[in-house]
Amino acid sequence: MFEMKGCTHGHQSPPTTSYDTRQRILDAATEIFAKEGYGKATVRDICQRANANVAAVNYHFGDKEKLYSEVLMQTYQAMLNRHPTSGGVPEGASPEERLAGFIRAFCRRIYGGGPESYLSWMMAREMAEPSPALDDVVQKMVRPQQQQLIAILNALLGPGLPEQALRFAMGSVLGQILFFHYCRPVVERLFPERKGLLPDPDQLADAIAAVSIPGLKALRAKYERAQEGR
Amino acid sequence: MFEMKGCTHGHQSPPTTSYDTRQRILDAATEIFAKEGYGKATVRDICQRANANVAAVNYHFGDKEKLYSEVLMQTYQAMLNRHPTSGGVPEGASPEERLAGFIRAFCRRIYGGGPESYLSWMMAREMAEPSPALDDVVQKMVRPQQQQLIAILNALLGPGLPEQALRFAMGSVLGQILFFHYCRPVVERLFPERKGLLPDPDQLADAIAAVSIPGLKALRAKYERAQEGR
DNA sequence: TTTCATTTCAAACATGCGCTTGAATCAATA
DNA sequence: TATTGATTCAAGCGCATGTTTGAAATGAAA
Repeated sequence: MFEMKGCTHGHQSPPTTSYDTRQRILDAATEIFAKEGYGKATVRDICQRANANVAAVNYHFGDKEKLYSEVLMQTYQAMLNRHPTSGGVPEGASPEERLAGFIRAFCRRIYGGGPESYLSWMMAREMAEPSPALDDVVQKMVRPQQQQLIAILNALLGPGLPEQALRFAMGSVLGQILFFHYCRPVVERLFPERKGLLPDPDQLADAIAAVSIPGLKALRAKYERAQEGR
Repeated sequence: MFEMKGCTHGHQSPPTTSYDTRQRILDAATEIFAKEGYGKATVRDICQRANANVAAVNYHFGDKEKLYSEVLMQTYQAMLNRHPTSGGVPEGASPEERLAGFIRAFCRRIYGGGPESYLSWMMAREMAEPSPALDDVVQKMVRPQQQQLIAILNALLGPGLPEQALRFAMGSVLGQILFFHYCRPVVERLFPERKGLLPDPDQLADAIAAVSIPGLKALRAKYERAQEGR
């Protein structure tokens, strides 16, 4: 019987030969999981692309699902490192500027194209078919971003808003950002002349900010009116 | 060898015994495809729930994929019959009222709950993993709605807007509507105390209209300023 | 060189899947 | 009743998949 310790052998040698195989499998799996989805991706395909034996996945990761979890977490972490949530806007900037920065950073992550968007594809599939790995991803990766957005919205709208209004405001911003990504199959079929073209991240971000900032202020006014009218 | 004519036999008798089986399979398949997705749904499960033999799917529909196509088209048609796109707002109403009606009808379709939302689940899966049936659904079902929304936005924003701005405006409205549905797995994990609860359709629709109408007018102003500044 | 734990490998195992088959059943017609 | 075409059925075929297995290869330590 095998002992699946894999990476944490008692000796040293972090980048041993086995590590190479492990990393090759991770890289191949990232691409294939993103393009095919968890269900359609086969460990045979992954191992072939990684120049590894079929048994390598089970030896190094236990099973296909644990491999997927590691791919998802690692891809999310890599993306956060590359695109910090703030969008480069300093802490002390106005709420409007910070919201615009948040939107721009998010749009660049998603609509930047290339292998950097593997994470977006995987997350889109998680929405249709959540995997056991999603709990961890949300708690460790998504929640900090969401809290940052909530903080910005609180600053922009004033702290008196009911929780439900804050959730709606959050959904308003995120929904606008994600639409062209999550609904891409429909958008491509509605505008076939633009097939394969992604919206320009910065132009889209500007448009969303231009709608959201006046729009959210109007939303606050609506809630304040409802408060007074009671 | 069998001749798979199924429903269109040369004689009369629309609701013969065979039709019962066919319809039972359609109903069972609708539920299972919506809940499990095309890939995880098995024809064995479907036939068991329909009290039919495994071979019945192939006999009546040819194969699993043709069954799915029929389920998807039929479910979409049923939903459109039940929730007309206009939201009950008359043709001659103001663009603002028509937009609010469109948003409200859409939200009710999606967040109404119950088996009526089977379509939304299936469409969400189509976004992650488009099936061959999606082309037809978009052309026959989605496009008319999209053109209606575009017409409303044209009336609201004036006809001079560049195409890209119109697409962004369309995405802004639809993205806000769809967010809590398409990102439900993440939203549920971010707000576990609200797990299983859907946003109230009318409250959400009001909030989206309250953001979108002032927001979109601001977007137009931005494009007009860009036009002049050139 | 010998030893020994780690890693790789070809082969196959076990399972679940969509689909097919040919006979049995059913219902309408002559 | 006898005939005929449509439908149902139990059984199983063929295939792809995740996983296991036991042996072979590898490479550092003794």
